[in-house]
Amino acid sequence: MNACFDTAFSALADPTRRAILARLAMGEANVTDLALPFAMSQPAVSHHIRVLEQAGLILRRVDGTRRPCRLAPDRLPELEHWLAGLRLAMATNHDRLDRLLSDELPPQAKDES
Amino acid sequence: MNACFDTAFSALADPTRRAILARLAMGEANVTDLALPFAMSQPAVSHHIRVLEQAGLILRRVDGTRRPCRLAPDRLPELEHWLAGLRLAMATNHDRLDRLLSDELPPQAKDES
DNA sequence: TCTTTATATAAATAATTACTTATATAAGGA
DNA sequence: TCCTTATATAAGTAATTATTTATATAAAGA
Repeated sequence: MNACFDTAFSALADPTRRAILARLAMGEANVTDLALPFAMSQPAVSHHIRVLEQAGLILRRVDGTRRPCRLAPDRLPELEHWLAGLRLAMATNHDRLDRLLSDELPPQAKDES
Repeated sequence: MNACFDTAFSALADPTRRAILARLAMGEANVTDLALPFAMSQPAVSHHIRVLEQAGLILRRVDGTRRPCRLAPDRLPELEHWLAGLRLAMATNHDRLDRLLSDELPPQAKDES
């Protein structure tokens, strides 16, 4: 259930894989296209692509000998949502603390802490 | 420059560390508090905390022998922003492709591909 | 059919990571 | 001062990861 965050964040932790995702954000591309910008062997790129696929970040289809990749639509929003939840909870608590310590409250409210 | 995403996403890839962040979203906590829920040695938790700190996800202060931790305010929005950029580019390109292939366009527009 | 292109798989290796237990440091309280 | 609490550091180890080269598969085109 929660394990998809493990693989997704782990996949995002690698700069080569983030570059691959950035390329795919511009549109579909096959393995050879994706490998071109990198000083890295083809099997290494194929491996990165597999990691991204297993993380649910990309999808592939079959086109003859090609395996065109594209971004998967669902995973990125899930990750964003998780980060946003954390950020909002943090902001809420900071606000609460700020109000608690703030001069804008009457003195007896501050003494309740 | 881009390396902060490496360490931040890598830090987020571990479920123990995400649980620590979720706890810190509720407010400041010291190392012993954070270690309590986990069936894990104290040095292991200290290590996770250090990883989170080096990733810029948390901040610490000194309070006697305690080292209270809290969420760092800046890193989470940066990560969200990166993910959102990818998601928006993907959506833009999907829209473009959809329009290109759509019956809503006049036939000669489709033939231009 | 033969050759080329696109990609995957396998085997080997080096580097990194997540733990453990044991021990050190350093502040707090009796 | 002595004991306890809070945390860090060190050493050791098992598991995982990123990479390479070599080779396999399978479709495309001549």
